[in-house]
Amino acid sequence: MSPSTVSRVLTGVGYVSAATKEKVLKAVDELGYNPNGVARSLKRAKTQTIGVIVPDISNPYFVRVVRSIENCVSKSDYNLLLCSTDDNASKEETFLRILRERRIDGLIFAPSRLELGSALKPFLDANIPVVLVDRTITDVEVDTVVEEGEQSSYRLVQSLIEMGHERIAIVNSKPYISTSIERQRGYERAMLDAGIPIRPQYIQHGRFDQETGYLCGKRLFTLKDDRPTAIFATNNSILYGLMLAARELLIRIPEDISLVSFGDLEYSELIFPRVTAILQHPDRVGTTAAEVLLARLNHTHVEEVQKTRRIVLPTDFRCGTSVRNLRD
Amino acid sequence: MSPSTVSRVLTGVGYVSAATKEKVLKAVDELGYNPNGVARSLKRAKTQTIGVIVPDISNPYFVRVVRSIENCVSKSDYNLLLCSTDDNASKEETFLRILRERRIDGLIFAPSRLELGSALKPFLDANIPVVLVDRTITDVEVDTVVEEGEQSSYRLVQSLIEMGHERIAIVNSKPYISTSIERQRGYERAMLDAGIPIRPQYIQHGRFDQETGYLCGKRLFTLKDDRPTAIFATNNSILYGLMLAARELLIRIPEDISLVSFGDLEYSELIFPRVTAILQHPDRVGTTAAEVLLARLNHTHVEEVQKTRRIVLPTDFRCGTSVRNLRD
DNA sequence: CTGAAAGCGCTTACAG
DNA sequence: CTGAAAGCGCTTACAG
Repeated sequence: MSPSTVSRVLTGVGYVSAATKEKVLKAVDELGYNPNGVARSLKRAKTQTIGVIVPDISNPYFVRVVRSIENCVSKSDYNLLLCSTDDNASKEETFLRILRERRIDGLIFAPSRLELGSALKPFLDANIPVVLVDRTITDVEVDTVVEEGEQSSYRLVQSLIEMGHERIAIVNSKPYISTSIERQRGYERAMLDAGIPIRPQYIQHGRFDQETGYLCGKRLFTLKDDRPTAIFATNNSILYGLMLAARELLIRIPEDISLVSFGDLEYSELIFPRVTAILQHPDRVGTTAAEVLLARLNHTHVEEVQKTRRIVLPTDFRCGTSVRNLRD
Repeated sequence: MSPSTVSRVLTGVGYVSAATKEKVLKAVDELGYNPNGVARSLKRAKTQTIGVIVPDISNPYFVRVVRSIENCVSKSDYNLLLCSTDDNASKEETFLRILRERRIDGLIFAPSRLELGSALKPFLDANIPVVLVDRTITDVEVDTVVEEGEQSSYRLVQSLIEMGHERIAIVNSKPYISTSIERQRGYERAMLDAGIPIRPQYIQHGRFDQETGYLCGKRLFTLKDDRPTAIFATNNSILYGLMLAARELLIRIPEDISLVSFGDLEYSELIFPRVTAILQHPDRVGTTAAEVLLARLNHTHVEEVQKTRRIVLPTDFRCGTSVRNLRD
């Protein structure tokens, strides 16, 4: 029996008589033959692999993004090669290089900075579809699925202002991450529109992690003269850190200080107080990104090259009990 | 310039003159050459890939297991191919087959049932190291890293009994998952040792998920005659579901019913009441499993074949405020 | 319907 | 120190 025949049986492509087919399958079963997918990938120039690069797979937000990507692409026989960058540019570059070498068929990527330079070039040159999630970049045109950030933040801060807050602090990540920038902009614009001056000491920058929330929280909570009456946490991890700091310093929310956040905590139903927050939809982000990518993957043959898509998903506003009404 | 020379420069193996080396590197840079890892994998019969199969990547426990595996193996240049089975046996088999075809170098796997039959055979026949995490199997000898289950559960239930509880229910997963079995055994032995009869209606089986906790919670909370005074949640998701059900039915913990659990909720510092629980150490589980796997991967050449390792990591007991003392 | 042949892009002894 | 050749295990036109 020739390799060609076996291949035809196993791939189901080409003519094979029922008799040989059966013989082949029997032999496969008896010998415990298992086809070599690496050789197949080399020949077909397709690996059935999608690379996923996120800042941190242990952040519940990205967990859900990744999970919905997996659900989506596994139906089309793709597997996920997963990488966490910790928002570290050099790790990020390494992963991009490795994934390119591994000849992934597509990439879903939450970039750590607004300008990637040539980091994505190998993929674009090789015509490998890339979809950015959660965060965008400015120097390359590429499909993107993000959640609305500036207007949502504006609304969130506005809700504080409406309750009479003026001393509003913000704890944010780096000024070169798109989500960080947009949320900052929403904050600043809301303050500006209300004619409230922004005090430099109220603007805290760190990382999108719990430690930043904790440390900045301690700093803000213990300001001598002009302690803020409210704090805007720009993501779930920062919010968590802030709440830990508040708990430790016996600062009550909202009695002593008000809190709002972009993105919600896991298990928020069990956490008191319910934080007034912008609700994100990581499942939708992941699913949409996967769909955009699959569409590209299925249309590479056809010369129907689609335009770059930039999808901005809407968020929701949830009014909680973490904001004190200063106008009472 | 021959491919052999280029290869020698890029892999750093073999003799190359400094001059040609430089020329090669320059050309690589200018042409944007990116080596094909698939071809390399085929030739070397090594893919630098570790397959990870868990029931659910969105469960915080497995999130942390996976993250620590990634941290560990990425230092040795391995990438992770990630799969969620939803504890579905057929998905599990498919993933095992796919990962075998993809020629992963090693597998870290939380099996969905105690007896896998021949599902792992292709890996063992091909001498590909497999490490089980969190859960064990009975029909194949293979490296395993789990957390102590029976004695921990015994202690947990005992702590209820010491507070005067006798009507103790358990909400558990399937009787063919090793963790489920062990936790059940701990429960039953604690009851037996205390001479407390086990009532069938107090033993609820579902899945290790939030829905099971929620539905069984509702069922137990609304029992007419003999509502339990305490419930043992056998994992974090079940605990979460139980707490949601309690919240919905306005059942106070511990005033109306006591709660203990195997494994803790994320953000438990912010959740009231603090649940008396067995604390697990997913980071340790992931790291240990990765180390065991890496040890195997590094010793395949040497004929120093190690014995199968079965590592049982200790848990911790945390006394919370979710148990009412009936002896007061 | 089946098989021989070429080739995917590397690596690795081997010869020079 | 460098290059020619073989081969990893498939798939895919092509010939028969």
